Amino acid sequence: MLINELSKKTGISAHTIRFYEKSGLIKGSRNEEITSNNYFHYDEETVEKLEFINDAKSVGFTIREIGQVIDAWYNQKFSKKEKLFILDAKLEALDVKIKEIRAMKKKLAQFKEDVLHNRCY
Amino acid sequence: MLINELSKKTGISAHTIRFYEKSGLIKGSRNEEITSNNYFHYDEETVEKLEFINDAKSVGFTIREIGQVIDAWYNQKFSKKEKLFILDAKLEALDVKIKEIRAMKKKLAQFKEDVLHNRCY
DNA sequence: AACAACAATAGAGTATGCTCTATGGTCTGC
DNA sequence: GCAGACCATAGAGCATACTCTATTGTTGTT
Repeated sequence: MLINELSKKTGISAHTIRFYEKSGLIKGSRNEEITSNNYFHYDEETVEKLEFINDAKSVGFTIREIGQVIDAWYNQKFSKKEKLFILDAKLEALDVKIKEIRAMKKKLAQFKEDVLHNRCY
Repeated sequence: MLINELSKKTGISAHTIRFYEKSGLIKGSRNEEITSNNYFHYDEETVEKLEFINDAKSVGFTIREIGQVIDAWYNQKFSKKEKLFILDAKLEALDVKIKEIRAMKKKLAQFKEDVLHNRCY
């Protein structure tokens, strides 16, 4: 599919898709048979990747980190050991983040209590 | 205390503290008795606020959001009802975030399985 | 008085992650 | 064959959150 279809399928603008492509997160391919244009073609895997990018952004991963994780899965760039290392690091980071969020929830709940009992400044 | 002491106590640079002040997150006070300078003075509450700011940044809150929460607690700007509304909204956002992180953990664990069993592309 | 250390303000610069504009070429249907 | 939709690239612009520089003034020590 071409970029417009990919955009519609994922809800991500063509601009942003091109930005991700330039950032190395995804990769369109050119059709060798067609010489009249240099349009990029994308497959279903790219759709998956873009969905993953959206989810990964939501949990606070940077573009660079997302690129790493994508490479750890879709790419031959890393050895098995390296791949596992990357994924474990991300899993650990997420555990830390959950703990931080829990602590923040406690703090906000305390704030709420204080507001309810007029203990604010 | 003056900005340098505040900086040392919190580990946040004076530059960044001034940035937070300009952003409305904290507020130093000028000593009326001293007319020779216009140095800002900070109290322990500001130390607490800065620590909160750091924690809140970690869980992904923006400066604007952090300002809201601080106002919801330390300020007369909002009514009790408004304060509770703000705090509840943030608590809900954190619950959503935890769910997103759990989903991402699952996905990464699946990636790991795939790597372990050589099911990568 | 000299001089380092610290203060304030204004504003420039940086990194990240988009978002948009400009330009020019291509494709499709009437 | 031509309008209108679509594609590519380069690069400008924007929002967020700092981070640093420049300048000028103050404080404290010797």
